[in-house]
Amino acid sequence: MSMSFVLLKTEGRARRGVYRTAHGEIQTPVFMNVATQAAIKGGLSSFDLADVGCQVALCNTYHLHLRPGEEIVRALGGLHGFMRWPGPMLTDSGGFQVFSLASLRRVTEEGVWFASHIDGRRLFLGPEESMAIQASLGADIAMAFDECVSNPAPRDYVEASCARTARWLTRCRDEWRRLTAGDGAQNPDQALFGINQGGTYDDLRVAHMREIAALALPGYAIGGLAVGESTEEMYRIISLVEPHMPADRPRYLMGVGTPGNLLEAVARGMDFFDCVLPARNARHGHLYTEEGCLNIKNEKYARDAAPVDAACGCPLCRHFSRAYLRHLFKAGEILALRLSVLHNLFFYNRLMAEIRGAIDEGRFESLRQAKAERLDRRI
RNA sequence: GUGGGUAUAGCUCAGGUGGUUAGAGCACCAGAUUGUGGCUCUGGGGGCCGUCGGUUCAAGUCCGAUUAUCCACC
Repeated sequence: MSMSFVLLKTEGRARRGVYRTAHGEIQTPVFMNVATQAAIKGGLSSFDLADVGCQVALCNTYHLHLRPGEEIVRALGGLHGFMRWPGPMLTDSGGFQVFSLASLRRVTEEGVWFASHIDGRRLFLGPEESMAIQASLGADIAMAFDECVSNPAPRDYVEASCARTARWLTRCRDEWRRLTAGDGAQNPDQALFGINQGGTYDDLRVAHMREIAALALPGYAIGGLAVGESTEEMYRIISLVEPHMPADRPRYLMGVGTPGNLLEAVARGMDFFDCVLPARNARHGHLYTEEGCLNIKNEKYARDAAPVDAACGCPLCRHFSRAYLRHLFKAGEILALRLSVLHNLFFYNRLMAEIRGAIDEGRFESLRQAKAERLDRRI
């Protein structure tokens, strides 16, 4: 297996590492840029991803299975060839859609029946199906098929769901081995990451983490967070689970979060992140700056000649004023979305680079203290 | 010039037979958004109901005049 994770340095629980894939090295901690349908929403292509400092692109199994279908993606060279992104990639398994499309699915022991959100067609996604689709998509990292449980949820439900997700993980592992082993293997270099669940129940979280750690997978994720619980509760669960995650494997906190969340989660031993927030916020006119998050649509920016963030080197901030960007939003121009998404992703990727530099130099804690609260402020 | 229609929020319009603080959509202003069903969702400000007069306990609503505007015909 060409996959490997090397821990370079630690500061407290914060970790600086490098994860090697067949498509290049990932310097961690890392933010993965979300391209659910093999495109960044807001009109960005893979070429733009390079410009915003992206290391890893993330796509979605459920969405690409429905459209265009994994066989088409495979015939065109897998996701790397299809969307022309040469760097490392990860696919999410469809487990999050068990949560986000809750009204359109039914969970069984075998897997999940969905009604397609596009045309209502029934489709089945279980551990084997998800792994097979992800093998065809050909990302460097495949995620286990799990059930992302909503919050709050009764303990009985979470306990049963958690046990089922653990059984599904064994099936994912078996199918992954089959798909990556032998001469005819479709994608011998694809890694599988397991996902911890357990809602907000401490004992379930820890027991589940210990159980799945025994499978010795290439990486592990914490899932089911940032789905309704408080920020404090999220931090508490990360700190609770982290000591039970293998130290020599990457830890991926799924779906998180704000810039402040990233700093706090790195401080709690997390290495990989992804989140739709920077892209979604950008599309809604919320732009991150060193002073906090601003809403460019606010009237106070109508005559503001300054860039969104004077300290930023992104294409938006290098060339355009706040007044111009506000105008583009008010006028409904597509360019507003594109420039804003470029900015926010640039901001996130640069923040991660700053975090890596700080850990390298043993000053991460002071960076966290200086920025965690400030970056999440609304200005 | 004659006949007819229309005047209600910034815009386009709803407001049976008169009856509490006149509504909607868009626009405007502001919040929300965490492994992306969504340029989405939630909230807010804003109107001497063209003007003047009359009828009535009570008029956006009925009557008259007037002004503006549109249409048709001379």
